[in-house]
Amino acid sequence: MAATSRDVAREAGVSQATVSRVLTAGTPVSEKTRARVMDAMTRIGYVPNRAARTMKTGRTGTIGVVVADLGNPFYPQLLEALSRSLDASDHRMTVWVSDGGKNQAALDAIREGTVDGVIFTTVTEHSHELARALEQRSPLVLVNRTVEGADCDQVSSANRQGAGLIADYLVAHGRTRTAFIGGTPLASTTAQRLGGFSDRLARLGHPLPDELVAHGAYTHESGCRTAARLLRLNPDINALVCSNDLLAFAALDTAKAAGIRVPEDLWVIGYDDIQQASWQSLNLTTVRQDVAQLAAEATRLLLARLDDPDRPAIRVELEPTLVVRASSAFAPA
Amino acid sequence: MAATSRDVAREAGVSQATVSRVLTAGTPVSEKTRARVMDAMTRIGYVPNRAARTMKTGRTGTIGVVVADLGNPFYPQLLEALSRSLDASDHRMTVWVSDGGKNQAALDAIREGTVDGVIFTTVTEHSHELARALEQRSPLVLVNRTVEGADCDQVSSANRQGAGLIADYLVAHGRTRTAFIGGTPLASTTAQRLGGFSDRLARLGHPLPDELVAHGAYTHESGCRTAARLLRLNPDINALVCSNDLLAFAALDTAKAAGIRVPEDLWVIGYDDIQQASWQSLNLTTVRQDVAQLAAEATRLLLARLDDPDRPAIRVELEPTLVVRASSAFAPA
DNA sequence: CTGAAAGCGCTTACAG
DNA sequence: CTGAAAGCGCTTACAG
Repeated sequence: MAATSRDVAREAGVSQATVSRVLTAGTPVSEKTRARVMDAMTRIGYVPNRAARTMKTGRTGTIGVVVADLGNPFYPQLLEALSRSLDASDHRMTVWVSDGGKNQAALDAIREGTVDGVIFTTVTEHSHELARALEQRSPLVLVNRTVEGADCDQVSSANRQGAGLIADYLVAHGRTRTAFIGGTPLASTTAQRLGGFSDRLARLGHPLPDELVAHGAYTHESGCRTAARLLRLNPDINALVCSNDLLAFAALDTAKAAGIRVPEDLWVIGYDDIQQASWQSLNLTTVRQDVAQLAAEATRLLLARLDDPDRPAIRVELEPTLVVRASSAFAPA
Repeated sequence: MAATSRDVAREAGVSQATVSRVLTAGTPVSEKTRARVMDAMTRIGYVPNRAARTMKTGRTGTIGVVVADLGNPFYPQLLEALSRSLDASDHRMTVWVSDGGKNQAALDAIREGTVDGVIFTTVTEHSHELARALEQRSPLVLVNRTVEGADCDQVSSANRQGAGLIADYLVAHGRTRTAFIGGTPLASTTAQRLGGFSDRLARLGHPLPDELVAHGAYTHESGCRTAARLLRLNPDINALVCSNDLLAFAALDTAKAAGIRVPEDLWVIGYDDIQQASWQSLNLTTVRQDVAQLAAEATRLLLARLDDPDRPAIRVELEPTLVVRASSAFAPA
């Protein structure tokens, strides 16, 4: 049905090998031949077959991306950025939406030659699959969530530092009765943001008591429940720090439902600066991550590894910035 | 590096063909042989090579999905649902995030054998590429946005009907000074929702004047500008109907910024019922689409077409429902 | 610069 | 039930 390089060869009056050479940059072909072949190609509408090419070259030109949850708008934004940077380097993107179980599917895809490598956005600590994949030296990079000590390329926001900015900001404005709402502590983002926040608070003389730290799922609903419980048990807290914007929106909703005024009675701070954070109805103070750069670095590192499997693993941390909006007050310190 | 079926054959003491047969369901292999081969496979960690399989079978096991914009949470939800239904039928998903130009990339992928077929979520009218792809009988299905008269499988919400529900609801509660904010009229969703709304209004005796219909981009920012202009030029309108939830959130923001009370002064209605619509801070009356079913139907139709390229094209419309929340008042009529 | 040929790793008639 | 062999459509040494 579809035309092959052999059809083009016949049409152009050259050998099949010459057709192939015309397609491969940097191969010597005379201008006259090249023109004749190109002409024949467009005439019969030839498109080279990927599978055949993959068999010879060992490269699929496709990269896998694993995402846990598209319900948190941060991930669609990251996915879109990854799509852009992969596209810029002429790669296709195969996506797995994980809810946990699909990490293995992505790793299998490397072994069966469906993708050249995988970008994990939502890996958790103690991942068995990850450990096995690293043993097999599968080309992969962790972005956003990272794993301490894992021997692979990793890219993330400098989460401890970003959370430190929040602590500085709150203390500078006397909002020291704080609580923290996180997702699972197995996610490095929550672990590092909580750690950075709590450490900095302690250094500033306002240690964060354990009972003012709560963990839940990364959903609006769970965030609402967690916030409600914290606020009920600790009616005196005046700032709620959340490990991401999605949870912070839930905190805003909960405060509103409880008749707690934001920012007068309570400041709410998120992390990520997703698009919704700047909407008038939400208007969230948060820490911005540069998603485009996160994606660009992840792509760059993975492609570099494909070219050189033996290069040393690199850990990239991007500088976060505090973005002050109406869920808190005053300019940043 | 990676083990091949030949390696397995050597290990198991059988021919390479027998190894292949063990992998192919419904091929006669004796139990004893099968066991020996399976054993050898796990021993050397064999995974069949996809590209080789694709060359022989002509099937990649991968479906392409084209999405225009992950900034509208409806699309991540649809993408997640598609991921689920494709996964259930044992297919991988390659994603193109389009901003317009990537439709062709997805169609090329069919021709070069990277994907077996493509699901378009955001096709617009008068798409040249689509027309050419249909001529070449490329296996594809349109979901969400459709094209009148295109000879391919299509799945969408019954948009005219859904928008009619809104008109009924508004008129039943005396909110008849209405305006409409849409995205591009080249998107069937906007065209059909506007059409269904306006027709039903007219039939109920409250025709919608042209100057109360505005089109813009499908972004929060554009929605804000459009809503602000409409509300400034027509301070007497008491209901704003938007062609999707994203635009409705923008309308809510704009009303809030202008000191217009919702729902006392103005009702705001969206379409899609994305997750955010039920958040307390947004709390949007809207028309629900069943995203999971949208995805399931699209997947079913595409896979059916791959099995039988000559089956007649089908048009599926899913029943929408009105969901009343705090951006309007009273129970539905 | 170009052609003839090998081979990537599978599936699947064709014999037996 | 099993093996030997052809072939899917390319890329790339090897000659010339």
